[in-house]
Amino acid sequence: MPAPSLDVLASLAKRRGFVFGGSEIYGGIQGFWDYGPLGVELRNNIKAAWWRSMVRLRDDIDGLDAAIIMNPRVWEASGHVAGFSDPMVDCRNCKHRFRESDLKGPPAEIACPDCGQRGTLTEARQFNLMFKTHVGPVEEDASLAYLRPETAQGIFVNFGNVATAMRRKLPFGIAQVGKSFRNEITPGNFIFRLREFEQMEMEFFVLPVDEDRWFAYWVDERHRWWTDVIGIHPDRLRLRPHDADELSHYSRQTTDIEYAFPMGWSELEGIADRTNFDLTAHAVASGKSLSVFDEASGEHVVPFVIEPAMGVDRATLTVLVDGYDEEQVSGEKRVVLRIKPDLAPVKVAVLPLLRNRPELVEVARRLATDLKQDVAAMYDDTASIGKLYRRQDEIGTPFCVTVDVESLADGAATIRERDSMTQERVSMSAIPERIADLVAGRSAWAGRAPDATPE
RNA sequence: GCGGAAGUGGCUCAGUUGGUAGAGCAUCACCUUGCCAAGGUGAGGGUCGCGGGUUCGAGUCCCGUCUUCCGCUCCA
Repeated sequence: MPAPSLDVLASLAKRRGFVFGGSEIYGGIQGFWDYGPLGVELRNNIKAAWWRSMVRLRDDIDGLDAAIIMNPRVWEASGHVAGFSDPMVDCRNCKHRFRESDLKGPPAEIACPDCGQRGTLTEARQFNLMFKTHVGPVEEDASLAYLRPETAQGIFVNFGNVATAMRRKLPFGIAQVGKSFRNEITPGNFIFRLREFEQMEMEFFVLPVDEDRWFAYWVDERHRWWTDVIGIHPDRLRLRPHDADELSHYSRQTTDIEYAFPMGWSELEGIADRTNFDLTAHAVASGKSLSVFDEASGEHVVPFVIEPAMGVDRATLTVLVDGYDEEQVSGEKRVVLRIKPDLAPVKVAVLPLLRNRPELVEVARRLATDLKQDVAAMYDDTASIGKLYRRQDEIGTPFCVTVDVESLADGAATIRERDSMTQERVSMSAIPERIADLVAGRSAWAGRAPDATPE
């Protein structure tokens, strides 16, 4: 099925408690969104999956959590203050934009370089993408500070600390998950481009001679993560190496992992070869050495950096888009979020087949309470069984457990699987372990269609 | 920031030439049914983005403002 429109997705996200518009009751605020009860679970699961793959399962990467606000000299050294603050001029006629420094005279006096019209250029305006704030009680220049536009710099300035504390030798990496802020000129496409967003970045430090090898490795490794760990359709992913003229100021080579979003192929993650640009810049600006001793060559070298960087919000959007599915079931539309069980906000919902039978309700509630010890579980009895299943389908709950009258006699209940809608009868005492195994992928689903005749 | 379009209950929308708000879905309660969004009865929920103006009277006209969407931007 083709990807759903962002409108359809945003509507579902709001209705079911994944994503709300920021500050809605005051008319909203562009570029900021709030995650609801289900959204925060989904995001946490995505972040946990990344952290597990990048930090826990590896022995060559350490974690870090640096402050959002740093000494402003960090951003001068990194190039963000200069590179993000060029005065820009717009042409009202042809709508092209120019750096004021590229124009041959004052905007009011010259013709537009593109369309040749006079008097169509706007005044030069500052476009610094970094949010400014002040540290301390007095708003004076000396206290000026920035909200970080990327998490990477927190890693670079702590390179020496981590290397020393963890006794690291090259190659090794430092990973971080955290909020970043960019005063984007045009945020939009739901949660695709935000002004406040969360990044998951890892800086992998290597010897200069190993640069290309590790770059290729991480492009391949990150692509594999999206397909194998997150379960994204491989045919909706592609790798796109950057052309030389679109590289960032710090990068020698970059490859994007792109996803076929409803608005077209767009970047999901970028793997950038940042060379030794950042460490060198910080070493020069701070006066502190950020080199390591390479025993093989007997020299001090400034490591090169390979950086896989992705956005949590884009990952969340991707999981929702990629998992969204509609199908016809007995003439009615069924909406299903086919997302991997370990990413689902709710792993299992316990439902009594009859809600006006107190003994069934009691058994079901107790089972839900037991399940909550191990996985995200919930109880619901406010509709007919068919409707309860549909609700869970729409939020991606992989398993439902239905307690029926027979359960009272045989101590078993029915597990119903989201994607196939097939069922499996399991002893209630074994259900928590069975669900945990299914969610973790430790055992396979063995359900069969409910109308299949036993024996 | 520029150009274009739009802002009515949680969602999708209707509201005729200005007379002071409706539908479907969703939600909740009760009855009924009992394994895939059944049915019945009822309920809650909107100062029509916000501010000002014209008018006896504005969701409907005018001005301002905010926000959203589509392009330019760019990259998580």
